[in-house]
Amino acid sequence: MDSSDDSARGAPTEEDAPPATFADDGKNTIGSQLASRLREAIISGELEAGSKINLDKARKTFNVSLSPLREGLARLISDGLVEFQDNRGYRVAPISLANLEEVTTLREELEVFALRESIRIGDVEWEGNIMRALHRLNRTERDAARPETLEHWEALHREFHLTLISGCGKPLLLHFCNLLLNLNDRYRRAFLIRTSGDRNVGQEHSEIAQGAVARDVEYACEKLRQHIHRTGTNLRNHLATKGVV
Amino acid sequence: MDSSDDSARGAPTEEDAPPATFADDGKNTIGSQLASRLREAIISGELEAGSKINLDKARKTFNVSLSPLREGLARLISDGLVEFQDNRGYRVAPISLANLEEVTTLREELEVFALRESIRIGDVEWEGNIMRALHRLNRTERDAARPETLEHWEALHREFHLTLISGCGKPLLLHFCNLLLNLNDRYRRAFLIRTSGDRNVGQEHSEIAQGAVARDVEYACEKLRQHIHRTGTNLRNHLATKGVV
DNA sequence: GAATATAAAATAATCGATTATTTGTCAAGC
DNA sequence: GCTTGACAAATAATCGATTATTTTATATTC
Repeated sequence: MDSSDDSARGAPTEEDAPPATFADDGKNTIGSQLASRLREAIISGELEAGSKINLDKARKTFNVSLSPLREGLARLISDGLVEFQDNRGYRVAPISLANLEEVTTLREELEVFALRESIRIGDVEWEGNIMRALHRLNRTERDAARPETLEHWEALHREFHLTLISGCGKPLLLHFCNLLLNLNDRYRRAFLIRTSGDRNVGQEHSEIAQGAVARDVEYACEKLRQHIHRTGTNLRNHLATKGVV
Repeated sequence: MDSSDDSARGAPTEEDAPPATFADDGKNTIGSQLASRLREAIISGELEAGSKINLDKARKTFNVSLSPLREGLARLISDGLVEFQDNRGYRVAPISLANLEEVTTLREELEVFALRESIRIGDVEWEGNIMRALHRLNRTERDAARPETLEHWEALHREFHLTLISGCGKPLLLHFCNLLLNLNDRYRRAFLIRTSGDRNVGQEHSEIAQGAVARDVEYACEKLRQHIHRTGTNLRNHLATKGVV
């Protein structure tokens, strides 16, 4: 697991100013920076799913040499966002109904399990981090008319889900969940302009968070499972509408 | 996921001769070959767990340039066998009691789930592959006095477990299981010269396989879970004996 | 006219050399 | 004696050029 930019860490969020002194873990090398930029480009859909990544063009686009470009792409393979074949190069991981369903199913298994473990062994700081992430998420407006609010909301949403499971003490499990969340977020951004009318997503998040902090394992886990499942169903309908197979 | 050498494919085994014509998927580039060699070196313990990988020395050892070396190492990161930090280079993934326990726990969750899915949707060919893998495994001698038999047995053992879950139709899940098996096998090779006396591992494998082929979900899954759990316990004792924390 | 072979272009992989960063060593200051 | 800072060595990251492979275009054969 590449520890330099997994973004699967527990609490810290993207807006905390660095504590003045040593704060620059990762993000240093060109390869790292490229990985970040490409990751965002893929999740946001700027780089189309399934499309080939031409090394020469990418090299020119980003004004870098081949080495760091391959380096960055290699990390995105670990993140599940890029696929690779010998002598055929890289391509953006494709999307499909089958893939969405696998991602949803595995999230139901793994994220719920990670929440279970977090509730079992998470400490008070973990609880606090959840309350903070929840508050920030619920206080943030999500306006379909203004894309920048969507993007911001998605970042906080992702942060919330990662924080929920950040107390589980299982690095591999967190890596898997992070990867699944990467793939999931891409479907969200591409197909979820608005959530289904019969849902109150804010309340769903609140229920999960409260159950977690109250250490009510079954309640919290069931709420999270339903939350993931509903989003999966919702997304599936959108994909079907747009003719994705 | 790097599709070039995941070895998480269903049936094919390492001894099938190539069908004369086009059979060379993957393994072509120097980077790929290096990944294979390094993978084996790490799982076998030839490269010590937690040790730093010096790029210059490795470059000389393998007589290659930096590019393919980094390429190969990058793949092993995806495999969970190597860790990386910006500007600090690569190191072999460390072993620990905590890691072994996480690997075991996650195998119990994921491998069992994958078996459940395989039983649900696996086809007749999947069944046949299991019977073949089981037969080859049970017919193979495992003699502690002759290391090459150990190595061969381990390869077939791994193949058996992968075949069991190869029918699940979930590439991401298979990737996760493959990664966990990588990590697990390293503990096996390092600490399991012989299995615990009160176990009949051959019978355990047979029971799992028979349950799977008979589509008895609960029986097969429970047997597999116990099998994984016992091996975990067994390994844990060996680690503790050798003072691994 | 379809299939196959050949040549040319595009693209990916690798190399050797250079630059940047980190680590280790030793001296100076407190 | 311990910390701090400057320097040197070791190591990692990057670059630009070269080589190998795949893809595309074109010609040839049946």
